[in-house]
Amino acid sequence: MDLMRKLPRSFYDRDTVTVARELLGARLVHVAGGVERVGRIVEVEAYLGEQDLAAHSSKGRTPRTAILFGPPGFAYVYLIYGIYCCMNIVTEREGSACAVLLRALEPVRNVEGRSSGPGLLCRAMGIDRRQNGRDLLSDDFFVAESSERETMQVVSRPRIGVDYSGIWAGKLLRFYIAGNSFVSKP
DNA sequence: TCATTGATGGTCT
DNA sequence: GACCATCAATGAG
Repeated sequence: MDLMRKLPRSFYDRDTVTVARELLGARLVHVAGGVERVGRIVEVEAYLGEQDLAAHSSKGRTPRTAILFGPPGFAYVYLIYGIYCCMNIVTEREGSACAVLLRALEPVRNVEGRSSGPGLLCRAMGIDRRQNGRDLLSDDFFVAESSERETMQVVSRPRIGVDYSGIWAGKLLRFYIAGNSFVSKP
């Protein structure tokens, strides 16, 4: 059985791009209803705080975005288009309002349906707004180091769905594992 | 194969 | 009332 070594708070309390890249290959674990779901993270996006016009935190602190302004290692889960949820992990020191969006997983255990794309990922992992604000150092909700040391190539691309954000739309803040078939389509 | 659109609801102005 | 860090279905070519 895989060794599930939980990533510590200090992992998230670092530069957001570094955290984003190092999350690739790690495993998201969510235990709910007696079912342990595990997925390997293969695609992420970095959101760089209030200065980043593509980030929700660029509008300032609101009831919805409060969790982004809190300490690292917590989940920011929000409803999008009335149908789907998207999950982020807060990074850097409290108040920096940075986060990493999880965009795609490769199913490892008990992941049903598709998990390529942030909305589908949450659905497949049983994640919804009830997880907003939850600590990712919980026993039933955490990220574990990849069990084997793997050599992978990381591709950098512009983020998806943020065309409105001017110069920030073109920045290479989307990262995925080269050649992985579970990376989202567009 | 590509472009367009509908579903659906919370959040902010 | 407008806007969404989405996805699937539709229809034209």
